[in-house]
Amino acid sequence: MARILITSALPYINGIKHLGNLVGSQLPADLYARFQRGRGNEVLFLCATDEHGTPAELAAAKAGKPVADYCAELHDIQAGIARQFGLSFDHFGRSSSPQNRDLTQHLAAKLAENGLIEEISERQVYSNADGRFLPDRYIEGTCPNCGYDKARGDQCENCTKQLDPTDLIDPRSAISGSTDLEVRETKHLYLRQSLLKDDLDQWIDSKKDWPILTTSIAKKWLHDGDGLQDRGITRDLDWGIPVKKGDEDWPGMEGKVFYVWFDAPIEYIACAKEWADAHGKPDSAWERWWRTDKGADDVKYVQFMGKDNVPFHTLSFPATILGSKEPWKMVDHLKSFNYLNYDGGQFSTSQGRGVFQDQALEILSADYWRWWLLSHVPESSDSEFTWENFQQSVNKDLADVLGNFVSRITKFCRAKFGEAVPDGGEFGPTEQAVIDDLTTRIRAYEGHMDAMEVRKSAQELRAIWVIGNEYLQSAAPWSTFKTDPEQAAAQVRLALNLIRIYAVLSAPFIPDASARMLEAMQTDDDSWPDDVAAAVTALAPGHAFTVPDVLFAKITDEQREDWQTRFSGTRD
RNA sequence: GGGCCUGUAGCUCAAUUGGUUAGAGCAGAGCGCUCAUAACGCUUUGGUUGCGGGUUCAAGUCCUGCCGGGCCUACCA
Repeated sequence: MARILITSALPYINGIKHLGNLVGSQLPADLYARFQRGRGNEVLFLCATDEHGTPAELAAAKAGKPVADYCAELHDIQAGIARQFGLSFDHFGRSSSPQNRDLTQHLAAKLAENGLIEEISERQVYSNADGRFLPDRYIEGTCPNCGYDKARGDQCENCTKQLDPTDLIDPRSAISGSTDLEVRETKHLYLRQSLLKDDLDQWIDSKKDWPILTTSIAKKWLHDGDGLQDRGITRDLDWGIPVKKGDEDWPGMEGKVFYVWFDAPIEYIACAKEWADAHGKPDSAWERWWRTDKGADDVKYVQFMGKDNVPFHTLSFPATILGSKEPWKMVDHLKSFNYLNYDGGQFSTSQGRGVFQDQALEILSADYWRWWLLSHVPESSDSEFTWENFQQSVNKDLADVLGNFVSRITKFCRAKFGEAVPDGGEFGPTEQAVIDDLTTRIRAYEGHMDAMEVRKSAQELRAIWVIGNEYLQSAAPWSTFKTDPEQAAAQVRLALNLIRIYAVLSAPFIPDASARMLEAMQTDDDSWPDDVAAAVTALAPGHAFTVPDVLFAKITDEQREDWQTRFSGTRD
């Protein structure tokens, strides 16, 4: 039995996420986790909220709440939504956890011990009115290049010129609008990842099967200009993990916190400890997933994320791990995704554009979204959500091909034989052909799922559903029943068994419907169809079942138009 | 500006890494079936692979130049 560690990129805490956030990391990670569990492998699937940083502080301030309270509240909301989407995390942690604080401080101490931390004094913009240092992009002003009056301190969005905040004419705080700004001297810790450039380069080179999107971004950062740059890993903020060297104070760093991108990936590890602690397990329980000296040697570690996260996962975090010189597990496969667009533009949290996760669940249950999003996941390039496409795909695939199959065969059986798997007759060449066809496709499905080829997996699964309808059409039990009821019984028996098989195979995509199918068939047997010939006889003659309610109601034109209108504007 | 990705049927995507006649699903057309959520099955229309050059026995695939879409560019995360 293989052991697979799976992490999804951590959703940021500052609000409810839209569908784009879901499709780019959590949902495919869940698909993979469910599949691997279904195959009988041991899985630890972790995710958490990413809670530190300036945007969290600002969002809390806007909500009029202490930042810790705000984060706790939003964490619970996000956890609830994740549960409703069926995201099967073994633990959904928090980057603000004590476990992460301890580990982050510990790793910083190790990095310092190994000569990989440098203290650098720099000058940053301080806003007296806001009482805080301002990150570059929170300073607005007039672009010295093009005259655009809403240029940000890092870059002018109008002329794309990269800027330094001090370049701006009439700079002001993007938070309060205050012009009472000054440049102050402040000291920060830098991670000297440039010293690890060659190690990282070799490590990336050894990953031949990673998506080109992943490696090309990493390579760019490694080789662009002067190569990999050192990175500041501390900030002048109140909210975050206090800068300490392990348990000890870090002289000169009082009142500062670690940079959110330093502690967020460390939460992947700390989250495993949160999981163990929450279940009263000893440290060895999580260390066997993360410490190669404590049993994690044979673990396969897979990360899922959107493309914007790639540099931190291919460079910064590995630099932290390598630099600690401790035997932490490194990622084996890094699956990255492009973006999902909404009806001709981008989903945007800040602009409130698109469909948000809570709204999505208000109008339809998780399986509809899971199926569409996964079968259209932006794997090779950005993809686009449109209501027409959503309606068409969902109606055709889920309602017509799968749902109607379940409906037609259970109802036919009930009418002709009653609500139990009928006895009599034998499988012939037609049935053998179905078994062969299924075997070929199931093996292909497994291959695509193992390779995390999400779209291809969805296509293959759909083709597997189609086999059921093809079989009924060619076997035509409604005809054979008139002349040879025994033969019809065998045909129905096979078709009813397909429902159980479909439930098992489809569970990673549509877990709710899958559970309802098993429930209707009144079976707990969710064993994977390794041997298809055996699997089509799992439900034996006499086994009682019930006709389920419609698995997937169709989306009507009226609904689609209604939603189209409702979600055409923005949300505040 | 620099780097990377991308452009294939009306739509969403494939194409075993240079190898027969570029394939699926949806949408369209026709036929069949009547168990079923007016569902299902079969057949079928539809392509100058963004455009122009080049390399090769052979190019959707490699090179080059244009055109379009997108991402990243290190202090948002």
